[in-house]
Amino acid sequence: MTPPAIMWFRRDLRLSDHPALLAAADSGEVLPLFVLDDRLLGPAGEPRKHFLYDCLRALDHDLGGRLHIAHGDPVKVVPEIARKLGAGSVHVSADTGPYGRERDEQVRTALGDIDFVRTGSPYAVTPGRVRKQDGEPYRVFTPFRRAWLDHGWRKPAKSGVDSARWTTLKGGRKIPAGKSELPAGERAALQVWADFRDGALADYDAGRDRPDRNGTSYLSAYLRWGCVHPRTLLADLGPGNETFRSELAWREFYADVLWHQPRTARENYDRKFDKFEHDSGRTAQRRFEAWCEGRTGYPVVDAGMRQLLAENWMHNRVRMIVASFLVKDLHVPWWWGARHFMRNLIDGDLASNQHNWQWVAGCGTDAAPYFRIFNPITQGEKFDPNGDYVRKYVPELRGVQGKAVHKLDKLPGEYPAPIVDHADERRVSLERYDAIRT
DNA sequence: CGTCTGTTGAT
DNA sequence: TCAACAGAC
Repeated sequence: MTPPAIMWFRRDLRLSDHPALLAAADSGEVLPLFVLDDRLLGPAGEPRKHFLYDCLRALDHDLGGRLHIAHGDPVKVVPEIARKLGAGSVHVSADTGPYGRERDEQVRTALGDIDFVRTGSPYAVTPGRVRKQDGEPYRVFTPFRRAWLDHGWRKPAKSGVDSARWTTLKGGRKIPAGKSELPAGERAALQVWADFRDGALADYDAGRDRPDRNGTSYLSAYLRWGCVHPRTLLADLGPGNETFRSELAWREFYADVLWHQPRTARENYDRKFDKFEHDSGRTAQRRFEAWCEGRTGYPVVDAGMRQLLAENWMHNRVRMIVASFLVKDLHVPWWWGARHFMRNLIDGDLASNQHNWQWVAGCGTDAAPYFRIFNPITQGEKFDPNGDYVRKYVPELRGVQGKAVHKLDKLPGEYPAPIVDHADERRVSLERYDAIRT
């Protein structure tokens, strides 16, 4: 029997929002499909891929082993399969991640006579919907957030999935201190959410900035792969959870920005930064490599970069610190760092990642003022006051007691000397920003 | 989602 | 000597 429809799981690997789909899949009326493209493959054995594979395995389990996994460029593969099966329609979430408006149009064109049906999106408000009075997209976060809240969203779908069918993740580690492993799938996502909601959320305002603690939600990877829908989270939030709601709003804002301007995944949102002077050549390359490998000689920076390599995840506060360091102390183009993040982060999302980098670099929407340059030492002392985070990821510094891990002149010889002087490079950055100011 | 500098007033 | 704060970048 030929499936009359294809349900293409692009990055929404959950079923609770699609109870009808489950029934349709059971009866064979729908072919659930996931397409692995080259970007999702990468070198074998990469933990990020394990997470995705585990998510797919969980989804496949929930679908009773009916998930079809194809490989290649979705723009080619999806229409091929649709034709081969004689499918009448392809259903997929709209406008997400790298597959923004442009990609969707390519797919629609390639499908020809076959219907291309959007089934929603992994956002509370589908990108492109929140507009200013004049119909233009918002360029500044705060008014966007206001309008986004006013726009509202429907309640999350009542789970139509028999919870007994959900993959039980036996042996899947709980989100522990500095989790190095995330259990995959929808059920795990909901468990992580419940843990956070009933725990760290109460102290989120201050707690989220402490990399030495478990104050963040650890939901980014689940949101990235669509294991949980943001509406499910939003529905649980109360009036006291403004900060966490804002974090979700940032995710929606950047998805909206990228949807309107796909070029900003690679280029400066603010074009006057196209003239900004970066370092290049061998020195920049060497410094970039030192940054990637976590041997810049600045403890918090190195701890963060090593956490990224070890766990394919980095605490958000530390992401800001290392990003600021790369751009403003090493004078490397933001997209070098953004690419390194995308290649290594389990939660790497094109919209959030690229635009947060642009925010740090000062060239993005609503960007940080150019003069806002993090002092990596002060940041370390402020947010890792006892040095626990640094010691955890930088073995050379394990013998250094307490907050002394942040004192550059008191570090042991086996730890790298600072590759640059922060005060000097700060001045260089300010001069270069000055040069492009209009 | 910052830092630096200078000022003030308390210790 | 230093916390707290304002203003500039």
